[in-house]
Amino acid sequence: MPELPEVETVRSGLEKWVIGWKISKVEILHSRAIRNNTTYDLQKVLPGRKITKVDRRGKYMWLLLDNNQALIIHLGMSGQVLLPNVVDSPHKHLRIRLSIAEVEKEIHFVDQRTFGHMTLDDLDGGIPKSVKKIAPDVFESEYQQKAVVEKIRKSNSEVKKLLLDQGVISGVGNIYADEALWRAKIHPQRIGKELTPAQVVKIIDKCKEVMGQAIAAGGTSFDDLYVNVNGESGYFDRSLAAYGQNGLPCPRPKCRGLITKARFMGRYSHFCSKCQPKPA
DNA sequence: CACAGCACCTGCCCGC
DNA sequence: TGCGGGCAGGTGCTGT
Repeated sequence: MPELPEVETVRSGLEKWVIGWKISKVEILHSRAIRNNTTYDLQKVLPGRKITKVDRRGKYMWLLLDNNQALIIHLGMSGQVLLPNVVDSPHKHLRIRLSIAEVEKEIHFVDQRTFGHMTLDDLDGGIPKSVKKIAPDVFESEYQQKAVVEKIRKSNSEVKKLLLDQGVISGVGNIYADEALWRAKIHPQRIGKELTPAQVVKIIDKCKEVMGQAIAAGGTSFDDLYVNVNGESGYFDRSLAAYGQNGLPCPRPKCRGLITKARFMGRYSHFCSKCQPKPA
């Protein structure tokens, strides 16, 4: 569920609190909450480690530790990182608890559907090894626009599939792909190699634009499955033009088209029937 | 290789 | 009121 803007909202919220915190204890309350490590691994390594930085690429974020390893956090569809009042009773779907005895705080990983996880990983050039397989996101200095445009323009795949491919450009999910394509007036099923360079650049610029605006709004919350580290919702849902707007008129002035919801690639897309013309 | 389909989960909402 | 089906912001595996 959370895409780059929601993950960034969590990352920046964490950063304000946890830098310098020393983990004293880790409890794994659900076996699916960790991947590629064991409870033993985490309990052996984490106690005594200080958090030195909170970093992110696309939808992956990680706590950088003072032993030069990273504790990766992926929110999946329903993951949350909360910094609760320790006296309150914990959330029903609490999966991992990190205790910080020195400041009497806890970092809670909460996840209803258990598609999210944490993983302890080694770094390679400042990025966790398992995160290196995804492409940089549009906000990173490592991001190479030219390479992304080339990849899309060489592909026989539908442009929306390419936007969702974290190996092409990371951080974009179903909401912001639909929003960017609406802003660029490109139908999601247009084929990558049939787009002009200017069209591809426009789509990517719109991805960056819409995600930047969503970060400023604290992300998109349809319900309490996405909240920041203080448990508060974001309000970008008010600014959505296409996603979830099926049946409503296209918000573009004088367009008079209807926002349509259609299923392909195993999921739904939302687009304007008029200003995002279907490929031939 | 690309790609479709489905699996992984829980909970909510809708129609009957 | 209850049950079954469909749906949800993501990822990754399988078989063709």
